[in-house]
Amino acid sequence: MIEQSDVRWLNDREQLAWRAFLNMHSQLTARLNRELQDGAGVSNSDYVVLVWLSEHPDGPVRMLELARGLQWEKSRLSHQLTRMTARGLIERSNCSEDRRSAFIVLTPAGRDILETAAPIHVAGVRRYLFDALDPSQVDALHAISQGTIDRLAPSASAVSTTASTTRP
Amino acid sequence: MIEQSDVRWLNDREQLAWRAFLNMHSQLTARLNRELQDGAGVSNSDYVVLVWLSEHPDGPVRMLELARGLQWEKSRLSHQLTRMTARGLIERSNCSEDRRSAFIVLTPAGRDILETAAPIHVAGVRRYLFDALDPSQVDALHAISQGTIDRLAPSASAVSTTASTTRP
DNA sequence: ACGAATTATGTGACGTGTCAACTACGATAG
DNA sequence: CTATCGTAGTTGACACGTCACATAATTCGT
Repeated sequence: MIEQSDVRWLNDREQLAWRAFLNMHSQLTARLNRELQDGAGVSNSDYVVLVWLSEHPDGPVRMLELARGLQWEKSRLSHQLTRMTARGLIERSNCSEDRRSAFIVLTPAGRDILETAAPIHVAGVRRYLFDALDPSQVDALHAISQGTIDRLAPSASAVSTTASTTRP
Repeated sequence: MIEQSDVRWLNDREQLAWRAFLNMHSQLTARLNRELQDGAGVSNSDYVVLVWLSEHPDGPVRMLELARGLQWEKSRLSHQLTRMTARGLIERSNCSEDRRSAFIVLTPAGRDILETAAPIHVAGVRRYLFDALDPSQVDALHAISQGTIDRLAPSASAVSTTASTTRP
């Protein structure tokens, strides 16, 4: 249907890899999300925020720190925190130094839920992904991913948008 | 923070690969989506549907075919098609054989937009991903992805949730 | 043929993500 | 000191996805 002559279309191998990659990601995250929701009552987004907060227990955390750490837009984070507050996972408190800012703190309930969720999450990541990969594939996945990240954001290096799966 | 003793946490390499993978996917799809939106006025979801329809020009397409082909839930597809109809990209018409069903057809406007969008899409996929990968990495990505898909859905084999990047 | 399952699709509510505009505070120049 | 500019965060509108349920047509057993 499409006939532009100067377009470098993907070859068959690239095409297969691309479609498999997209399929894999959507199916994997859907499954992990469902297991987290069924087993711990939280979404993936909730979980990521809970993990980040639990990894920074020293002093109160400000929104901008969180937004930068997760590489989320501030309005996305604001909406997410509003929902999490409504669910009792976190609380917002006023920041004394800068009255524009807000501190985010984990509630005990949030911490409990995180401790339920983390093993579920890592078990899924293992079962569906890493248990099937040999070490060279793990490194290949890392190299491909990191290279692409660098191409997309040549300047800054990302820290961690994602969920913790190591023991603290 | 989390101390369950029987959980097999990810080791450092796995952790790096996992976080990079998630970061890479979110940044890559966000960029492709924005380029598609800016350059052709359609979202990624719109684009995927347009591609699928253009690849099946023989006779009218029924919703279930589309849903199965894209591996989308029916209600997701229904909502998407409602939005695309409102934007004039597709039309629904009644199916004579089975009056419950609906035929989906591409409008001329939809076809035009697809022909604008496709080169933009493939250019992004090339620039950000495949131009940086050597053939062995392409195959590695395919193997890792397909293996994971098979683990997630051991019975059925996925066809194509995703967008066309080969010349028809 | 009749009523019960099954199938194809639609709808409404809600959670999630993006964009643009807004409020409120802080910092800085004059 | 005040005008202005930038910063921290919120809000509202809308697109997207999922879930559960609704509606309507076909199929199937008897």
